[in-house]
Order: sequence, then C-alpha cells, then structure tokens
Amino acid sequence: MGPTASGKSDLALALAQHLPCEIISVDSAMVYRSMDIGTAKPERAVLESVPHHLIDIRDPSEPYSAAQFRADALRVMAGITRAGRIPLLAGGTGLYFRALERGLSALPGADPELRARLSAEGEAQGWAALHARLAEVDPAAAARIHPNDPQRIQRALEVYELSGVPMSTLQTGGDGESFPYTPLKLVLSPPERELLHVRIAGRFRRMLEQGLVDEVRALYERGDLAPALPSLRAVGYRQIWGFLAGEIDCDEMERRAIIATRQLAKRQLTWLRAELDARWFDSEAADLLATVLKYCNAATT
RNA sequence: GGCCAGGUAGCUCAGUCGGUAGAGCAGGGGACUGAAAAUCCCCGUGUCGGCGGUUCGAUUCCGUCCCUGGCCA
Repeated sequence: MGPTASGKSDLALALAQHLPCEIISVDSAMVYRSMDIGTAKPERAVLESVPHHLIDIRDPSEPYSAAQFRADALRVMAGITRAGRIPLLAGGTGLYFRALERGLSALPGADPELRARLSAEGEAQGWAALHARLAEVDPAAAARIHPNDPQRIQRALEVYELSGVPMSTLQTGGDGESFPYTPLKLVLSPPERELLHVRIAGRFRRMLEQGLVDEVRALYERGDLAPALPSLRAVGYRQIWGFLAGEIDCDEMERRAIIATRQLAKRQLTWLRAELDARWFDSEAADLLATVLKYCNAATT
C-alpha cells in the first residue's frame, strides 16, 4: 500500500521476482483499458513477465466498484493460493483494501437509471431537499451523511428505493463472509511530504511527455464517453478532458492535475494511517528491497 | 522624468466612513460500505510595502521614499 508516486509498482515487481508471488492491482483506475500513461500502469512487457491481475478488465465506459473488486480479488487470490503461490496486493485504493478485508454489507448494487433520476432531482430541488427526504426514511443515515455530500445522499436514497429498507439497517458492518487470509501489510511512502510533491509534479510532466494528452484525446474522440464517468474522473484525465473541451489552457491543466494528484496522495495517506497493523517503509531507502524482503521472511516464518 | 493605478495570508483579491482584518485557491488534519484517482467535513496573526506626521488610537487620513504595471515624454 502507498500513496500515488511512492514507487509501489516497482517494489511489487521486485518482490514478485524474489518471492513466489502474483501481483493483484488494488487500483480503481488501472482496471480501465486504454488508460495506461495516466494511471502509471506497468509496461506491457512487465505485465507479461510477472503475472498481474485486475488490470485492463473494464472499458472506460463501464463503471467498476468496490464490491466488484472484492469479488474479483477473492476469486483471483483463491486461484493463486491453490497454485501454491502468494497473492501480492499492490495499490493505493483504500476503500478497496478495506472492502476486501472487512467485507461489505449486502446492499443492492448501483442502478444507473435511478441515479440519473436522483441526480436530476438533486440539481432541480437542491441536495438539501433530498437530504431532508433521506432524514424521513432513514434518519440514521441522514445523521451520518453531510447535507453537502450529494454522492452519499444519492446512494442512501438509492438503497432505500431499491430495497425498501433504510440503508443504515442494512449496513451491518460486513457481509459475514470471512477473509480467509492473514495479510502482511506494508506501506511504502517517502519520509517527507515535500518529497512526494516533487515526485508527483515530475511524474505528471513525464506523463505529458509520454503522450498522455493524446491518450486522453483518443478517449475524447470516441464520442461515447462522458466526463461524469468514474473512469474519466480520474486524476489527470479529468483535467485533460477539460483542456480538450477548451475550458482551460494547457498550463492551467497541468497545474490543476498536479494539485489534484497531491490531494489524492493526501487522502490516501489518511487511509494508510488508519491501518494500525501496517509496517511503514521509507520509499527512498537505498536498501529498500532487501529491507522489505527481510521483513517478509521474518514475518512469515 | 511626469501622470495614473496598485503594493493586505504561500497565490488572487475583498475590506476597515480611524478602534490592529477575511474570502476563494493552495496547504494541513479528518471522514469514508457497489463512483473512491470519487464525494465531503474541519483548520485563517498576517511588521495590511518602508519611514515620518496628525490622533487617545493609523493597515485606514497626510507627507515622503521604495517597488510593480499602464500611459505620456
């Protein structure tokens, strides 16, 4: 686990070359095909040299979800384990890690038509009105969800309308399904935030040099994709979409993309600090791989 | 050199009819159950350009100097 631009993918690859591991991506953006440069997806040769899973499993037009991730990850982990190998989960999506380990309540899935209707209502009436409606059918959920949080208000109303039961009574803390593994949690991060910021800016500029704008342009020109899709809300893609749409100039796009990446990294670190049983490693350490290998060996014997 | 407009938080600016000032952005902390690279919540003391003057009291009024931009020469 680690914030964006901390070097997770490289470390995971190195570990997989020294241990009998297969890599499972825990990344909500790498699941999308043809989104390669901006998601810092490993090169094709790398993907073929060491088994990688849950990368390139969706078209950008198809939303993915934490629940889908959990099901996919458990299935893949079972296969790897059956083959006598070790699943190495590598990524920075905190919700996915949590959903995998703790499970999710048995809630109805997303309903695109219902969401569209609720979004329209929220826009027309104001989200405060929908929050008030939620307070009538599910006071507990309304108390937990801030009136300014449209996404969660929408989700809570969606669950209620689909199931007829308040979301808060369905959220029992997990799905009861066990997580039949003992995870060894490693966090990779630079020691100083400032250093992470420098790496983020440098990496985004490199992505631009590698043709990220053209990658997004290809998506833009498909004609069937909308900027509200989860795939296109990803950091970098969203700002470049705005640039291609003529809303901002190139400098502003670059500025905003780097800012958005820093903010993403900050949120990721908040998730990571909550992982109390994780061991942190300095991403800048010269003997990083040896240190991590030593820790893994000691922890598993 | 002259005239004009500015110099207030890291940035862009508002404001104080004289009682030492506040927004947005950035940044920091937090939340997080089928969108999560998402969506939200909380956090604002800074010689109010420098130095003088008037005043009980000046960031605010006056003088002067410095800096930036524009126009004129």
